Amino acid sequence: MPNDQRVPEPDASGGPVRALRADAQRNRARILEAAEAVFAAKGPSASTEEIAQKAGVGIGTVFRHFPTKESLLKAIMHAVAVRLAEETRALAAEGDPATAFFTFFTRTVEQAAEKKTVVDLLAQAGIPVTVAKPVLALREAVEVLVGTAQQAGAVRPDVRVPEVMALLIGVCQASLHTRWEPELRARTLAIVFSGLRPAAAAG
Amino acid sequence: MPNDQRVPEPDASGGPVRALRADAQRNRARILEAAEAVFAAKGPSASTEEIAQKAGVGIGTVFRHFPTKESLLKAIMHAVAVRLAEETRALAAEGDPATAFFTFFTRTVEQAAEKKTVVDLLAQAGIPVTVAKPVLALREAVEVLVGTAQQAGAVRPDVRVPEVMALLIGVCQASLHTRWEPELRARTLAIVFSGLRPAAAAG
DNA sequence: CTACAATCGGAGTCTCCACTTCGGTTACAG
DNA sequence: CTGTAACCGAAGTGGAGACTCCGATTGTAG
Repeated sequence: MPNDQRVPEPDASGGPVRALRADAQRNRARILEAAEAVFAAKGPSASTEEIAQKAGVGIGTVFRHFPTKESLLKAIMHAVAVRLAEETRALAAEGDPATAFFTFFTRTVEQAAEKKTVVDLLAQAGIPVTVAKPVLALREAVEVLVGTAQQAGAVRPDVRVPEVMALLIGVCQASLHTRWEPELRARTLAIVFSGLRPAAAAG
Repeated sequence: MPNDQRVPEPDASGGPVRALRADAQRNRARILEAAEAVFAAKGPSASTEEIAQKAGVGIGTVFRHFPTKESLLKAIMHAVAVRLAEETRALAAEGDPATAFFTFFTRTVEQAAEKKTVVDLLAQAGIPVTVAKPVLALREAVEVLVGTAQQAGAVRPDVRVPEVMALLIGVCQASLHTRWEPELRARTLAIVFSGLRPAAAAG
């Protein structure tokens, strides 16, 4: 049992029920950091022991903070989703909407090429059933990005968000599986972008 | 030891060293059939026991015929690659080269949507290091298909085979991960195809 | 400083799965 | 029909990994 039950509503409002001891906070942060790196490199199948070792703690400590490997993974995915959603919103807010969209697409693929967590996250975002808040936020940010790019005439008006997500997931996964050289990535993206742009600007 | 060592060159020339007993042949065929189905449905991580059960034999029998799970998987992948390569060649031989290419692309994605083995195979085919004969044959068939489609003016001349493979793998993997409705698949393919076609025909 | 409760850590448990072993069974030659 | 080599199959082995337990340790309130 990670937290005792002396206080009601274990973690509803946002913070820990009772401030963690200083060393516990430190360890929790180390674990999260290590897990993010390991999951990014090896995917969800990475062993908990490897994470514990990289964090410099015992395996028992990991399971004290996160009762399940899956709960740890979920925490990481949550963080990644929040960061991606923020980046996306920032991109939508600044400058030319036309380039914002294509920059987003390119950047995401670049990130995915080295972080399996990003790919897995996008795969979740592609499934309409998902309810997790940060994933939804990411989807909404993408919707805005696509919408404004369409209004600016940079993306065909008949393209819908699901197709964009599908293409994004596809290119990300392909770039992860086959270790792409940067040039192949650029050439492939060029083809996809050409398909997304209105016919007049497709050449 | 699957075969005794009385005869030289265990399996160099192509057939079994000594004809298998009738029941052994029957079981071998059942195992291959079951493995193809199970691997297609659950991917390479499916357990050997499940395959044995589906084939109606004991697990020992599976390991007699295929000393390793990986060797069984390799046999299946080999078969899938041969079939795909044949289909591709047949498509290249018949009719209009323009539609042949796009038909190939569409069909492959449709297959991949329900068979994980196809996706894994394509991922292998996308890595230039691969040396396995049937995979190479598949790649060559695709090269022919792309080349003739380009000569017919149906595909941009500056597109290269690696990009096509990358796109194919990407769309296949995306369609496997997110369970696509047929319409989403069609719309996504339309975007990719539009990017592959010359600008004049892109609209 | 001291007491004690929170925390640590790693040995131990449990489950799953690839692979092996070997006594029982069966196809097939003679 | 009969002997036997080939074959079958299920219990057994070993290892990996998720998760637990509990004595040792340590932060911190008073």
